[in-house]
Amino acid sequence: MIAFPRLDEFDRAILEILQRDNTTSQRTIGEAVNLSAPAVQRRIKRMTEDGVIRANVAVVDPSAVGRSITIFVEVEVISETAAQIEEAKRQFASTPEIQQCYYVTGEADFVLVIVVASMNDYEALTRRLFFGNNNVKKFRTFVAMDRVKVGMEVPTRM
Amino acid sequence: MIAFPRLDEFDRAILEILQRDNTTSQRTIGEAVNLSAPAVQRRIKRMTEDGVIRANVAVVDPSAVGRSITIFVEVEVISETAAQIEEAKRQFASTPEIQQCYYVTGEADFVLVIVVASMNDYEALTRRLFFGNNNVKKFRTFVAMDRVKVGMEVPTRM
DNA sequence: CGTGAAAAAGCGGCGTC
DNA sequence: GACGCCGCTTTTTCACG
Repeated sequence: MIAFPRLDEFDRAILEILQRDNTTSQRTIGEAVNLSAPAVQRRIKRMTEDGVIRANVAVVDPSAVGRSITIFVEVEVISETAAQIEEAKRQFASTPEIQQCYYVTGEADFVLVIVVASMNDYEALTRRLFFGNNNVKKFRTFVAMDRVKVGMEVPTRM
Repeated sequence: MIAFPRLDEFDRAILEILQRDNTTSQRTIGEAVNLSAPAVQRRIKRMTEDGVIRANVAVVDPSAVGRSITIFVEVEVISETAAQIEEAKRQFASTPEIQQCYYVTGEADFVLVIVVASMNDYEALTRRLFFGNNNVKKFRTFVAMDRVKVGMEVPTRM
């Protein structure tokens, strides 16, 4: 866990803009936050070096590249020993179709966000991941009909 | 639902680069895909207009801005008329703490990914979003203990 | 931090295939 | 239709006060 240098109000204002649209010119940002363009540029550079800004990416519509189905899965495991949880984490993390994986408290143990091209693919995946794993008690599937608001997509495989 | 125009190999190669780093210059992209810079520019412009590229954003580390709690919420609504669903979508999409929102099939109607600074913030949010909305039947909360795999970080609210 | 100049990138027109 | 080439404009970048 890295401790980040403090961000002042200028930094936060800049980040807020860049998270909406990182093609915004430094001059425009400068006007919005009352700073000169080079000052904005220096702050962006510093935050990038510090890892506050982790990447600059284009968000691509998955349906445009043939990965149109997003699925949420809650997974409940039978035994929650440290070793088994670690093993599950490792497996989920290394599965390409699993875009996001969180270990959670509550009625489930894991929440997965999966992106696949077809329900056939998803079915094959469940066979491999869940039915083929004797520590999975049950899982619930939610198929996304509409991506109302999406985070950054994981670079979609083309 | 829009049918996207076909993407050829050039388009895919360009997207692959932009998803990793959209600050890559058109000239560099052109060299990588064997195209002139203006050709690359035209393709990017077209894909942006067509909605293939949905946004260009900076990816910010949430822990750098003090929003480190990730929470999953399943929301079940009472009445699922088109108007009410649209209204819910609008509200979720416009709430900054809601990082991702999907309208899903299954036992729930919406799945939300929320990022907040504290559980107090989350409680306030639930009050506003769920208890203050008489069309919400119930919601289930899952707090992330470990981000095993994150798609990419998040338009984080500051 | 801001100013201003130099370098680079983005952008548009035009001719060609 | 899309390509590449060539200028013009905007943006980025850096030295200096």
